[in-house]
Amino acid sequence: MKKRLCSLIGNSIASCMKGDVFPEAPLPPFEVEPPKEKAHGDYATNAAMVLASAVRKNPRMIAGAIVEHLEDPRGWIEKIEIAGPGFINFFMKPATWAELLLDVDELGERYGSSDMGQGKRVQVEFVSANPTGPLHIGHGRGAVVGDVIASLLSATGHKVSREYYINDAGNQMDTLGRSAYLRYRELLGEEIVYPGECYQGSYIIDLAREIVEKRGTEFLEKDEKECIPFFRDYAGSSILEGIKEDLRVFGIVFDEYFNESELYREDGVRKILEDLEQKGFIYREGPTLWFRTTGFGDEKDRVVIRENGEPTYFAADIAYHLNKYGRGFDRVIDIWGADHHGYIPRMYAGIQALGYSREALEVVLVQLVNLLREGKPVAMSTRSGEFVTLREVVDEVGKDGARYNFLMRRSNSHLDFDLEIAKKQSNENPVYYVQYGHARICSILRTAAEKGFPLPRRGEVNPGLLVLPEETDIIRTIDRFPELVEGSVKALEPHRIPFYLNDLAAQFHSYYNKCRVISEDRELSLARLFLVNCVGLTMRNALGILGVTAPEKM
RNA sequence: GGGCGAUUAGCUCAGAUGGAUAGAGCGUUGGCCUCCGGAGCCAAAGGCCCUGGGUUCGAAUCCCAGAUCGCCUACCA
Repeated sequence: MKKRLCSLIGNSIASCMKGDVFPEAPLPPFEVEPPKEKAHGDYATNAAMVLASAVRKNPRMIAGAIVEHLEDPRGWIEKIEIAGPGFINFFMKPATWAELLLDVDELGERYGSSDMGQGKRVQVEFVSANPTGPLHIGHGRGAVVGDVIASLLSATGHKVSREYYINDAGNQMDTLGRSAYLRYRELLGEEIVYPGECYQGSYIIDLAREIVEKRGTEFLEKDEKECIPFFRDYAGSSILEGIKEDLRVFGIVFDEYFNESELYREDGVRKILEDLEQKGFIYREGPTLWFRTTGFGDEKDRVVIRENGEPTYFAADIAYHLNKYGRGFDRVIDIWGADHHGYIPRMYAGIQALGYSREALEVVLVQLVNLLREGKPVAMSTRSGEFVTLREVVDEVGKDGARYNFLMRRSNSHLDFDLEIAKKQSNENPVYYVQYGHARICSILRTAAEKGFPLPRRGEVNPGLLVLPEETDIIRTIDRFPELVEGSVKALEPHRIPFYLNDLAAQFHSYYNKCRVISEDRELSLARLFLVNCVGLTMRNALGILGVTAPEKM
């Protein structure tokens, strides 16, 4: 609808300029938005006001001219008013709104999708937790945000790859191996002083027990150094498999798992550093190599090769991002925990030194999660290994509840996740409100079919009968869904979708309580069934983007 | 000390590129099916949008300063 109006207004302004009503001027961007106040019509534009300074005329006079020259060949508009400092308010005919449903119905599950991205290739990297322990609740939020951003991108015509980066090269993997090794010996009766820097979680003991069962005591006779690689690889791959399984249960499947160790093949990292050194971005200080990130606005330079000769994670990250661009992505999006925000400037510096623009990397920060139970914080400490795993949460509250709750806040703000509320099957839990609406719609359609009202098709329905204000309101909400998806993608803000769903569900529930869909009036019943089906369809599409199910019964 | 983010109803939070009288959920209070699903609906109460300046036709939104809170500030991973 908005697009239709924009073109009418644009044409009118053009004919005003040609007709010398006001001088030719470059058309500044103007808004056509639904005003908050209903008395101001379905849409309002500030076109006259933004034109005022350009053509040096009074905004109200310009508005008058625009209205006078506006042509409406299809008769969409009921009336137009000029208000306030120069707003033009448009009142559409109810039937104009209702006709939009025909398009919605025809698009079906494609409604809300677009080709905005024009097939651009986008990589979204998220989670990327080290395989040294199971995913915990904090990873869950980043996982869903990344997954839904990826879904939004693919709904808008991007070609998306979901990638998980595995830090499998650092010495924390050796620590993992050593942890399992020590627990192994402990299980076999040795007195062990378990070091604080080793992983504390009980899952290490479980892994050690598995190894005891499979391999017996064979490692007791060998030297620790000989044993570590086995324990490291066994624990690492076993934990990674667990992570993949937890993600799958959570509804997340990656296209690509990228191993950090690949970057080191054929001395890849070192070659990149040499190249950067030649270009003057890197300098030496004894055995240490420093990256001059301050040249790109970072607050201090960063080490890439440590005094002991080992590269830092930053060095690997530079190589990794170069690798990403080398794979031909048009856009690269990283989802990071907010505790990494200090890395942003140096990462920007890194890619700029590599010759890419700052815009080539988009970083979405996801704030940490406060896990609560009945309003009280759940104690968590990674050090002691006492954390609540993602799997536990998903098992307790369900995939839908967990995903929806993670998505209800802007990524950038802290999130309280209350286990008891997320588990409640009541109005306190927002996901049920929406799902219930969808189930209710399905129920109406079932009942209607039983009573001899099959879902009408295009051509069998007269949308002109949908003239109640409540009906037009719902159609308005349905109509803005595609813009909402686009806006959500542009801003990389998935939380807008749950808010939208809540609005849509509220309008539907209210309508349901006020008006009967199925009545004696066959024509009207068919029209309303058609409307209600469009609501359900929009809900399904929106929930689909969120990876939350749209149940037909609850 | 420096950097980043936050600050909007009792609580948790929305308010995209500045727009007309500030929004939702929860909680509180009071109502609503002989009926297509009451996991729902309706109504009421509840606000110095942290403070002070500035920018302009117009500011919760943009700029500057300050206050409070959180996070970051490793040759850790």
